[in-house]
Amino acid sequence: MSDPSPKLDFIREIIADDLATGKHATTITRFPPEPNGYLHIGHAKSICLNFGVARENAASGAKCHLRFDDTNPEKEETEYVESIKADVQWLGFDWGSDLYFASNYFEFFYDCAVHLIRQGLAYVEQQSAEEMRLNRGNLTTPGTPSPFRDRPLEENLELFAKMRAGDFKEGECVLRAKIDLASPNMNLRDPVLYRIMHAHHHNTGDAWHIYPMYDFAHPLEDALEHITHSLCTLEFENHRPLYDWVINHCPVPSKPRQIEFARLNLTYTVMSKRKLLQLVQEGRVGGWDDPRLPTLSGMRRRGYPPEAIVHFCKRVGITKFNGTTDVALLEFDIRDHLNASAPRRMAVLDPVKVVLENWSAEPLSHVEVANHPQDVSLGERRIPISNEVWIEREDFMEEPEKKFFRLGPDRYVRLKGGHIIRCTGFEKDADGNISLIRAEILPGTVGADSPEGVVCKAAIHWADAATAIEAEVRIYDRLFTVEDPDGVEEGFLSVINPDSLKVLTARVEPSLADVEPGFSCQFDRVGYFVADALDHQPGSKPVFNRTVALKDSWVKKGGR
RNA sequence: AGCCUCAUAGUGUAAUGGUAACACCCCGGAUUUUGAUUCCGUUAUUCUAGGUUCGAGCCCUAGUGAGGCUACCA
Repeated sequence: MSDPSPKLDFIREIIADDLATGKHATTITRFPPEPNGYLHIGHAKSICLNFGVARENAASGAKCHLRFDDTNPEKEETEYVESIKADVQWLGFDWGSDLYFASNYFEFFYDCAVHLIRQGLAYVEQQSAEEMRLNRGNLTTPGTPSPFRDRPLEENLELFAKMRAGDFKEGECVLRAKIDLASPNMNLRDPVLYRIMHAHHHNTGDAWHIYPMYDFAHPLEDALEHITHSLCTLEFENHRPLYDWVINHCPVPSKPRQIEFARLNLTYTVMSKRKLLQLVQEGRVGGWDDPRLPTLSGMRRRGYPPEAIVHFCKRVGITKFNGTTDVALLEFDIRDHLNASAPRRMAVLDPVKVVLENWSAEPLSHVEVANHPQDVSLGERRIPISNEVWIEREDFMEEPEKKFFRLGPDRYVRLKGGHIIRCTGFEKDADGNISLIRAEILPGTVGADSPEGVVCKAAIHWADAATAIEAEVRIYDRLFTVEDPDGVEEGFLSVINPDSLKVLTARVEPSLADVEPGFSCQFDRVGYFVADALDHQPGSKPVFNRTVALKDSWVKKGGR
């Protein structure tokens, strides 16, 4: 596995600079999700950046905080908090003792707001949301001042205290910063700092009736935690002036710097939390951990190795360019990791029976097969075999094409790990489908090259008919049929691929009967599979999810 | 329309102002008891126009294109 370029991205360069010049003795970053949904592959990029920077600068005492940005009680739940913690750990990162909740800073935020009021930099607004919108102006025309903008200081203090006490109904008033109604940056046109919400908060319960807005709370959270570099995505670029304004006008213990980078976009992948939530709520998928979802829990269940995801994030890099990465890049890293680590097993997904008519010529009770074609340290295993085996239907052609190397009438093929066999005949059912294949073994060909005059160019996988067990195998395809379902604003549900999940009953070798959930392996020429942790019922059929298909250009070329 | 940001093969990223490169994808070939892996090879790149400079992907100006901003979401 090749390591990504050792070259520093622009953010790491800034951090290295700040360390070199002594601006900071160390660096403290933070990963600040709002607990309003499950984490997805896009978050992985941010996690790898923030925790990665901390890990790389560990020598200077760098660290990365996990902070839940829970300032909006209407959308946040404890279930999400727990899933987020699990996902960060799954990726291999550790926040140590630095686990924080923005909601624990509510009192401090309140004090800062009072401070701003006393400085004449904030006022209680009593226009409606609609009026505020109208008076904010638009992209080209400045806003007009609120009639409450120059409310006396004492009155602001009194009103704000009442807001906190719960004396107002939701929407009745808000606290606004007094900045610049003519600013070309809309975020600076007296942004709202606090709104009234009589909602139950997952952490603070019913203690508060006012909740701070992101733009007010986030810089304060960072400053309070002595974050040196606050890394966020590009859409917050226009918020940086406001971020700095808050830092510069509130009594904070440190001055963090916000730096923006491009979020991850993947082809055929929905990253919008709103849309993922919709898919879950409408039952279009099995849940947040549905293996077709790009959530980290979905990928875990699908068998994506966390190391491969981390490697992918490094390879994609950090820039300010807003592009769309081909999922093929991700899938390559998954295959790359699995190819090296996954043991091989045999499974037949679409079975047709082969009767070995001269089995008595050299009968075997089992064969020895390597668990990995390159890595001998993974050892071998014994697989039972007898005179009847299942092979893949596509491994036989009644009238073989020019580039078809497998079985056909009077042709030779090797049963992987076993004999070379020759097809001596076949039977069809009423529908004209092959129902049985007859063949003979070539004695002396186990573990040996093909004899003179025998053309055997392929080895196929098989399952012993006498001992094979049945397993449920789930083949996942892309959930969406267009490259950018996120771009399909209103009709994104219409591009769901109805064939995104196929469930098959496969015949697999007995060693797969009792594997641990999470066990991943490669089924020869079919792809990588993982034993499902959720649907794995002891004593019943094992369930395997296909992680990713093998790279099979020959199939695309019409090779079968 | 105003402001902010960005622009390098099909995709994602590199390149102290000094020969434009790496990975993925695609295609071709060799090896292979997985049509996988591995190995070798092919195609293809600096948005446009000016300027500074001995020399510009990099610096400057303009244009074009893309993304973001007019939430009591984050």
